[in-house]
Amino acid sequence: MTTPVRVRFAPSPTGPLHIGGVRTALYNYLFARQHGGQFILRIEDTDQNRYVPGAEEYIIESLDWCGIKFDEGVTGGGPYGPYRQSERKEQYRPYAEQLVRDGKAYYAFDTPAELEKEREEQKKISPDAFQYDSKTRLRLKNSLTLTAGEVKRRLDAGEPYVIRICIPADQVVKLTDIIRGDVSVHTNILDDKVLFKSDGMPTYHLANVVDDHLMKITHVIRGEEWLPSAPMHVLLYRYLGWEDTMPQFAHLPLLLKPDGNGKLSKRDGDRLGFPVFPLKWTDPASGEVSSGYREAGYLPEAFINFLAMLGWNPGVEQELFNFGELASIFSLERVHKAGAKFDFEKAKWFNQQYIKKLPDPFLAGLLSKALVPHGIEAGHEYLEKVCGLIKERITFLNDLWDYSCYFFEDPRVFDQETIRKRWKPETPGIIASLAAELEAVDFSAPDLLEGIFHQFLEKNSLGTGAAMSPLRLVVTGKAGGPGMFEIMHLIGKESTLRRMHGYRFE
RNA sequence: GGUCCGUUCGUCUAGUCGGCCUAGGACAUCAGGUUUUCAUCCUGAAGAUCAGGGGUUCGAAUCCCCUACGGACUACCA
Repeated sequence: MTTPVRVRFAPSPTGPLHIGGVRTALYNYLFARQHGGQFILRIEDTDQNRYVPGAEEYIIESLDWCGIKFDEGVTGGGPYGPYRQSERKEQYRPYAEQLVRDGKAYYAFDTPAELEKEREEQKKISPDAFQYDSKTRLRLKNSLTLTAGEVKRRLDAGEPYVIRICIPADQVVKLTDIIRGDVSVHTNILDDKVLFKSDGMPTYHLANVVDDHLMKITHVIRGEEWLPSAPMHVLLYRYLGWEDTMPQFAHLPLLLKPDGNGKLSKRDGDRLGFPVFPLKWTDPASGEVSSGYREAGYLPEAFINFLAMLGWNPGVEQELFNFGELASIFSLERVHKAGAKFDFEKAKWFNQQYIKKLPDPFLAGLLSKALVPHGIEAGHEYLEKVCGLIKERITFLNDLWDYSCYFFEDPRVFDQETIRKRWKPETPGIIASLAAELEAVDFSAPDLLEGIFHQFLEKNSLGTGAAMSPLRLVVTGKAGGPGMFEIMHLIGKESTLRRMHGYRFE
C-alpha cells in the first residue's frame, strides 16, 4: 500500500522569491519527480497586511524560468483547489471551532494592547519572555477563565476574538525529521499559538495543517525556520484526528551569507554584488530594484544545478546534472544538516560550464538579440561562427556583445595595457608593411593567412610578439581573444585592411 | 534570556551501521604545460591535528558526555 507522493511549495506573496525559496521549491519538485508524484504550488496569503502586489506573479514566473513545473496550483488549478488560501478562507473556521469543542483550543479576548502590557510586565521581573501558555492562560481573558455565558455574550456581541491552541503541560512531543532524525520538544516551552485570527483568517499554523491534510500532502519539505513550530503542528494533526495520515517532515538547512554570519538576505546581494533573486524585482512601494539571475546572464539550467548542490550532494564526483539526472539521484537523506554559505564564484563556474556546452545555433539566436540595441543585424551563419569562437571565453550570456563586438564594427577603444607594453616606435611600420603584404592575399582560409603571416615574420626577421599583439590590437582593440587568423578570415579582407590602416588611439 | 538545530581545507562538500582516512573531490588561490594572446583544457602545489575537552573501544571525523561557537525560533508574520 503505497500512497502516491504529493508535495507542495507554499510561499507567501510578500515579496520576491528568494533563492533559498527557489531551492526549497526545487527539492520539492525533484522529490515529486523522483517518486512519480505530484508537485503543488499553494499561495499562503493569509496575512493581508503583508500582501505585495505582483509577488505572486513573480513567484510563478520565477519557477517557470527555472523549469520547475507544478502539477496543481493557482494557475493550472487541480482537484484540490482553490490553491490560494485567501480563497479557502471559509474552510478553516470549522476546524478551529471543532478544536474548541474538543477542548483542544479556546477563544481568547485579550486585546493586542493588553498582551503588550503583559510582555512589558514580564520583562521587568525576568529575562524570560512572556508566553501565553499553561502557566499564564488562567489569568487572561479567554473561554477557559470566563463563564460560558460571558463567552457567549462576547461572541454574540461580535467582540473581536482569536482562537488559540491549548498546549498541554508536561508532555514531550516527538517527531521524526527525514533530514534531522528524531526531534523532541517539551510542551512546557511551547506557547498557545493563535490558530485563528480576529480578522477571520487562519494563521499559518492552522491553514498549513488543514490544507496539507485536505490536499493529501505526504511530505512537507520546507525551510529550517519551521523546525521549532513543527512539534506544535504534530499536536494539531493529533487534535484534529489526522495523526495516522500526517505527512513526513523534512526541514532544509538555510542559505547563509557568504561572509560573516546569518542567513542570506536581500541586502547581502546588493552589498556583495550578486543577485539573491532569480528574476529582477522592482519593489512596487519604494521603486527599489533588485537584480536577478536571469538578467545577470545566467542560464536557468546552470542556476538550478548550482542551487541543487548547495546543501545537497549526490555522493559521486560528477557535478554537472540536468533536471532528469537530478530527479533520478536526488534524495532527502543526502541533504546536509548544516546551513550552507552562498558561494558566488561557484555559481559563475557552473554558468560557464553550461554556456560552453550550448550549441552554436542557440547562442547565435541570443547574440542576434544582443545586437539589436547596437543597431546591428547579421546572418545567422555568421553569428554561429562567431559564437563558436567566443563561447568558451564567456561566463555570462551578457558577455556575448563585449566579446564579439569587433566582429561587427571597427574597434573604437583599444586596450591601453597592450598599447603601453607592445606598441613600439617601429610598430606602425610593421603593421603597414604587413597590410601591404595582405593586400594580395586571399582570405578564404585561416591557414592561408597564418602561412602568409609567418612568411612575413621570417622575411623581416621579426618575432611573433612584435607583430601579433599589435595586429590584434588594431583589428579587435583587445588584448586577447580567439585565434587571430580565424578572426581575420571571418571579418574578411576589406575590414581587416581598413582597420590596419585606420586605427587611431586616443 | 529560553528552546531547538548545527560545527570536516577560504567556500560547497565526500567520508554506507568505527578500522581501506598518512581525511577524497570541486570552486577559489598559486606554479607549470598547451594556445605565439585571452579563455578553455591538462599537470602539480598549497590548503582541515575532522570546533575544543573528556570518555567508550584493540582502534573514532564516525558512538556517548561536557564546553565553546554559529544559526533558527521565541507576533492576531509567514
